[in-house]
Amino acid sequence: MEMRNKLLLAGVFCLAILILSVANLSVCDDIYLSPSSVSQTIQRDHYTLDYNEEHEQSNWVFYKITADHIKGTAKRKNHYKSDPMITTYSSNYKDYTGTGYDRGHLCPAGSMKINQDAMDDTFYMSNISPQNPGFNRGIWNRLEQQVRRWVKVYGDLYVVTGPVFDSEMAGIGANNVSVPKRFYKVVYACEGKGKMIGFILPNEKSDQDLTDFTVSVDDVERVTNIDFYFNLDDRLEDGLESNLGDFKFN
DNA sequence: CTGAGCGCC
DNA sequence: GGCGCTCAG
Repeated sequence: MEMRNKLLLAGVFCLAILILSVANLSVCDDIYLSPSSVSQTIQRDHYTLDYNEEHEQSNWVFYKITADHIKGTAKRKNHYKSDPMITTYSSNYKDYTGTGYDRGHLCPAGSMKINQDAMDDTFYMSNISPQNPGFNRGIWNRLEQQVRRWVKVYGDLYVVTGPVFDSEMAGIGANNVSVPKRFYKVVYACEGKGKMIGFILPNEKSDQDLTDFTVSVDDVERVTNIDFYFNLDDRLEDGLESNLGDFKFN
């Protein structure tokens, strides 16, 4: 169990590097997460995810947001579908029907407007977690919109999002999809000297400010047992993961 | 596909 | 009202 949760996102970032190197690789793209021994990592054009079969949802989803990703004209079609690339089979649409939980995106559709395929790819059920409706449509949505605004201010962002798997989670649907009690998000702005920020939010409606839920990336690592090994070379020396950066909220 | 609701700016 | 997140039929 502990080993299972000991995800190394390195694989992800390595894959990301692979793709990005084909295009225009900058030093900012030289990032990696660590891989897991039991989960399955799936890479698509604009995001990479690591699927946890036990909980029937992803351990993490990693994606890069550029100005083009949020300025596109892709149309939201809401076509949720099982992920055929998950060899152990992903959750399916029906698992969530009638449960009272939203099919909540991890990599948000609204951040993948760069083209229609990119947005459609976010509707694989492997990118979905059970979320309290008030949470998904409320503070979780607010956070994603804040991240998009940050792109305009700080440039390209690297984001990792996922559920926190606590003990005694409820299960829904024929596939017994775990209902997370919390979700996390890690944001890395590479431009300039770089900065990072993390969030851990309870899976419930909240009227509180986003700033009430900010934590360091180190804190997220401790809670999730995921090593967010951003390969930052000397940037790491700055202890980016140990503080809250200086992101402006608006 | 349509109409509808929720949450928030 | 607008947008973005969804729901059910």
